[in-house]
Amino acid sequence: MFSKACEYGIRASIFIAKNSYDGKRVSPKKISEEINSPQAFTAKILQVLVKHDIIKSVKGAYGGFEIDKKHIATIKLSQIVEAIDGDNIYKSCGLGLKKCNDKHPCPVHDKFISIREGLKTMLENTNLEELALDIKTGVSFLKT
Amino acid sequence: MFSKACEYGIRASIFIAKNSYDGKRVSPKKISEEINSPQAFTAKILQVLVKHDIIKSVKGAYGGFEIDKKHIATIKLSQIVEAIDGDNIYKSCGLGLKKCNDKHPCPVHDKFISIREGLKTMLENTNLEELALDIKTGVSFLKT
DNA sequence: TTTAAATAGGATAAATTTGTCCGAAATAAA
DNA sequence: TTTATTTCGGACAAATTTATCCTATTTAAA
Ligand code: FES
Ligand code: FES
Repeated sequence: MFSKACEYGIRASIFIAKNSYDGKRVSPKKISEEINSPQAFTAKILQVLVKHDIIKSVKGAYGGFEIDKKHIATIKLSQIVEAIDGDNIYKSCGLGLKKCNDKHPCPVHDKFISIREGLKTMLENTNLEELALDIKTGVSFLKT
Repeated sequence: MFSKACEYGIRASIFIAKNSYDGKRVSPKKISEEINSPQAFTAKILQVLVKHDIIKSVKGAYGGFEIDKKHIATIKLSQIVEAIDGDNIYKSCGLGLKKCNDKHPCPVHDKFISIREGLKTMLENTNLEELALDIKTGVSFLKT
């Protein structure tokens, strides 16, 4: 469904959000340990999220990654997915035709569109706050 | 969503089904032309579908690929996807955790499950006959 | 039986995604 | 100002997916 990069990016964002509530910055090392992902690769993905203003990085000693507390509830899953995987998942044809087009549909167009819209709606209506909160309360998990 | 291999496999199956209604066998060359896919790669995928008894191949002169007419309406999209991409799309965690598990859910588990089940249901309730018919009547298309 | 036409299958190559390594740049504290 | 710590960024490497090529095998017709 999503690329590995995107999976790591979402899990990392949730972990950063959780720690930001506690006023803690986190390093790529800590992040990759806690979400069980390859460290250097995860660091690359964090840079993408920084470029897209989804997370904030602070360089130098005592630095790390964080998210403005006030910002957390406004970040939607769809923003993270789009930053990393682009908008293919929202726009591309389920059977790989060059364009997904009402006027020139593939055989599964109608049925696929409804699944795709469901996914889109879900991602657009899910924000980092609720996800981070579930981690905090032990309702859900970021690894194994 | 699906791999390229799977996209080609579905499009090829639909094209074979359409021709089988007309009593025509088709070659990998013809198939790849009509669905706009790389020929040799498509041929490989056809072999997988043959191994899974989804399509039938006839070797030698006047051979080609076909599907028993009576069989066409019974072949579900889910079978093709599972033959080529496996059951990952039905079973794996949206955030890449090793196992998707009610007792140890990732933060998007509940929301993701409902999307995934929707997709599964769609694939299980779509058969080759309806798709091939839409191609025959010009309602939908297999390329560009 | 020979021949032509077709799928089967292995080896290999190209492209993309995933992942690693290391030095440069930035920053806070000593 | 120096030093220790940290992110940034480029080059590189490994793994996977996508794609090609060539030969073997099968089969029907001549
Ligand atoms: S054309 Fe294939 S999903 Fe729209
Ligand atoms: S555990 Fe992630 S989708 Fe079920």
